[in-house]
Amino acid sequence: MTTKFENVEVEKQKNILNAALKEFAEKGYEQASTNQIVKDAGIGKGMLFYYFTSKKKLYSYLVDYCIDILEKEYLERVDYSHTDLFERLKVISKVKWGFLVKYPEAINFISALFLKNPDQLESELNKKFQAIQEKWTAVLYEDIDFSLFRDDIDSVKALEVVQWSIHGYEESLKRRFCDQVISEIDYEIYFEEFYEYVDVLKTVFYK
Amino acid sequence: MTTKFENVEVEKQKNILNAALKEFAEKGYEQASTNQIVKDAGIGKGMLFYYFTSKKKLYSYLVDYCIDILEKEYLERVDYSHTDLFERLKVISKVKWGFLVKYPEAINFISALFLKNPDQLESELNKKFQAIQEKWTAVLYEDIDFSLFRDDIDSVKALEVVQWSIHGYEESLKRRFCDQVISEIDYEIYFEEFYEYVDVLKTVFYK
DNA sequence: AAACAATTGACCAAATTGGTCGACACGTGT
DNA sequence: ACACGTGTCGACCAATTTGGTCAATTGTTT
Repeated sequence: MTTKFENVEVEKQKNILNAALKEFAEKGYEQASTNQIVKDAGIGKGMLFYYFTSKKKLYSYLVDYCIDILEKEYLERVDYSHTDLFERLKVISKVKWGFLVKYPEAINFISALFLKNPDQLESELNKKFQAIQEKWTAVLYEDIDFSLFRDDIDSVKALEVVQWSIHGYEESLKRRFCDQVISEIDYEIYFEEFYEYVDVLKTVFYK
Repeated sequence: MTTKFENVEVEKQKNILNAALKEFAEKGYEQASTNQIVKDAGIGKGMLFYYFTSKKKLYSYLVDYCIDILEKEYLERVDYSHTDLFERLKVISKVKWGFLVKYPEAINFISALFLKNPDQLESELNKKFQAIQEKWTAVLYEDIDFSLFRDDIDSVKALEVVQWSIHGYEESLKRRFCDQVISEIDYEIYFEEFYEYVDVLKTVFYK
C-alpha cells in the first residue's frame, strides 16, 4: 500500500518536497518552519500533517528520499569505463548536472545532512550513509590509472587538489546563477568552460 | 567620548562580541536570537540593550568592528616583498592564522556578510566594502611575477585553481578541528602540511 | 444521496521574539 | 550615615511564531 502522499500528483509532490528540502537545508531541522514550508509549497497547513503527521516524520521522509535518489539517480549512473581520472570527472559532472536539474533542492539538503555529526542517527541509516560514502570514493578511485600522474608529486595530494578545484568551480558557478532557475540555464557553454578547467588540471598533473 | 560598551573589561567585551558574531554568522540577522547571545556571552539580558540599545544597532556595530579588524589586523599586515605567488600565499596564511586565533568568530561573520547581496546597504558601507575588495585582490596580485607560471596554461585559471585549492584545504582543516579551540591547536604541524600542498601547486604550475 | 477522501485555514497552548524596567549591588564623595 | 551614579540582572511585556489539531467544506465514488 502506498502512503497518502505518494498518491498525489507528482507535480504537487515535487512542490512540497522542494519547499521542505529548501527550508531544512537553509535553516537546519530545529529552525526550519513548517509554516514556511506550506506557504512555499502552496498548500494548506493541514495537508502537511495529513501527509507526514509530524515535522520529525517529514524530515525522516526527506532523508530517506534523498539517500534514495542520490544512489539511484547519481551514484549508480556514473560509468566506470574511463580509467583517465579527468575523463571520469567530465562524466561525473554530466551526471551531476542531470541530477541538479531534476532535483534542484536536494543537493543542499544532502550536503547539510552529511556535514552534521552523523554518529547520532539510527544504525539503519548509518549503514546507508557508509554505503554511499564507499560508493562515492569508488566513483573517484575505481579503475583509475594513477600511473598517468607525474611522479614528482604525491598523487593523493593531487587528487585532493583536483577535488577542491572542482568544488571551487561549482561554487563559483552557483554564485553566478544563484537567482536563476537551473533547468533554464544553457548548460552547454558551462560544460565547455568546466572542461577547460579540467584540462588545466590534466595538463599540470599528468606526466 | 567612548561608548559604555568600550569601557567594559576587554575580556567581557570579547565574550559578548564572540557570542554575537557566532549567532549572527550561524543564523543570519533575522533568525539570530538576542536571548541566545546573552546566554552564550554569560550576561544578563538587559546589558546587551544597555550597551547596544537594539538588535539592529548591535549588528551595525559588529559590521563596523569586523571591517575594521579585517583591514587593520589582516589586510594591512600582509607584506608584499615576495613576488613569488606561493611564498606570498605562505605569508598570507601566517597572517590569517594569527587573525583566526585572535578573532575566532569573526571570519564566519565576515564571509556571511560578503556573501549576501551587498547592494542593499548604505553607500558609506558600500565604499568600505569596495576598498576591502580591492585590497584583497591587491594582496593576491600586487607585484606578483606571473612570468614564473608555465606558458601552456592560462594564468588566470591557474590562480583560480590555486585559490580554490587553498580554500579547500582550509575547509578540510576546519572540519578536522571543528570541536577544538583554535588557539590551543599546535599550528606548526599544519603549516608544514599546508606548505606541502602549496609546494605541490608550485611544482605543477611553475615552469 | 450517502459515504468517503482531500483540503483548508482558523485556532490552540506553548515557546520565543526584541525590548523594558524595577530592584539591587557597589563604589565614591559628603 | 546618606545620597548619587553606574552597572547588572532577570522577571516581565506584548507580539509573533511554533508544531500541531479539527470542524467545516469541497470533490470524488459508489
